[in-house]
Amino acid sequence: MARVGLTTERLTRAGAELADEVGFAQVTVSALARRFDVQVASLYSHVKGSAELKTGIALFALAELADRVTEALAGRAGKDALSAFANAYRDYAREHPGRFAAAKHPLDAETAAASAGPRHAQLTRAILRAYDLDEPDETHAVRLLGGVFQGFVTLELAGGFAHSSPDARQSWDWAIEALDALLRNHATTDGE
Amino acid sequence: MARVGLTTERLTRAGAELADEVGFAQVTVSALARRFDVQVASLYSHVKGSAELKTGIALFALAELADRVTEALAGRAGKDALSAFANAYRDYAREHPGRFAAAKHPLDAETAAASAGPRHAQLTRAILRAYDLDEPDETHAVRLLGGVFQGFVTLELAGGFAHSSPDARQSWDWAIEALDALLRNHATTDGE
DNA sequence: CCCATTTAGCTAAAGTCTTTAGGTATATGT
DNA sequence: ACATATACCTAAAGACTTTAGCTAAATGGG
Repeated sequence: MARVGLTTERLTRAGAELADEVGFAQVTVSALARRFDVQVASLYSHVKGSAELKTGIALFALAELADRVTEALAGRAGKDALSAFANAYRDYAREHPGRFAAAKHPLDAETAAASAGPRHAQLTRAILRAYDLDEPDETHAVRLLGGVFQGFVTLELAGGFAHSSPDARQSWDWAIEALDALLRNHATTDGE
Repeated sequence: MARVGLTTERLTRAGAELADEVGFAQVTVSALARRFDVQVASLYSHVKGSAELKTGIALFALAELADRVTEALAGRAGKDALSAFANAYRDYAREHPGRFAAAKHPLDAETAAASAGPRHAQLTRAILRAYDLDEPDETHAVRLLGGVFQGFVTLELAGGFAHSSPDARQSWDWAIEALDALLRNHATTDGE
């Protein structure tokens, strides 16, 4: 009966790895049990069920991504920071497609509020400080950037840009450049 | 044994409605059978299985969305067209969240090529013509717009902007305005 | 050190969904 | 009217989820 040492922590982590390998949608309590060479029902001592497992992975991915972005942002500002943020985001999605999918998993309001989601918004605001936008423009910009990063990378991963030139990387750099210009244009202008 | 008149067509359509009601992920052959008051196995004469049903719904949604956009675009150009496109897209997602989710369902390369996906790209290019961008800038812009629309609306539907002001609509209008300015700035400049 | 308690992981079982195989009754056309 | 095609059925096997109750391994106090 040799104990394997299951914990909620380890299961969530292994679930994230499994997601990267087979896709977030294919993450299943059964598959996870197989991975630990343990009976399915045994997992139910550590995880309430399939739904909780998935939101656990989502929270993990959200936090990990926020950490990555935080690290990438250290000591940078302005366009340099914007570019670092964007690339950290895209790189994470490409390295960990399953976790990235997990990060998009819908959370109920309460869980979302306690997640790293708000931290993502704060990180974006930190970048925008350099562009000196008035409210509510800064909020609009937070949402625009969130949308662009999320949407562009999702389309790229889905293969939407495959088989057509130029390659996605160039469009990504172009987009960052364009967003930087856009934000500079919208900086507070005293005259208006 | 009264025949109900199942067809692949009707099943896909009903699947799309079901998706809007319970979520695309919850669309299941069994649920669809219940909806028609028919034995589950009966559906297998019309649909190869769960996977095919879902890609069918995805193709349906993609085409329907392209139709909506086409209609919205009729007789418009420039910023007016950009705004009409964007709003048709967002309105569709809000009216039909399940179909919108379906439209994001990953398709294999061959299916994607035969889908309305390329039509979406063409529609975007039609709008961009007014902005007179050189290649490869136009392609970059197609991808940027695709990403923004997809990403922003996804975040909004997921509740990412809920419980915070200003409301999503205003950020959306602001984003369209900003993108219009961005594209005008990038128009071909003979001098460079 | 051993016994009591906790608990990690087990077996059993019921419910749902998917999918295949083969049967029956309803349309359709000659 | 009858033969053919087919729309929908029953039956059954396999996978995943979840609950209930059991057993044996760890842990700690006397």
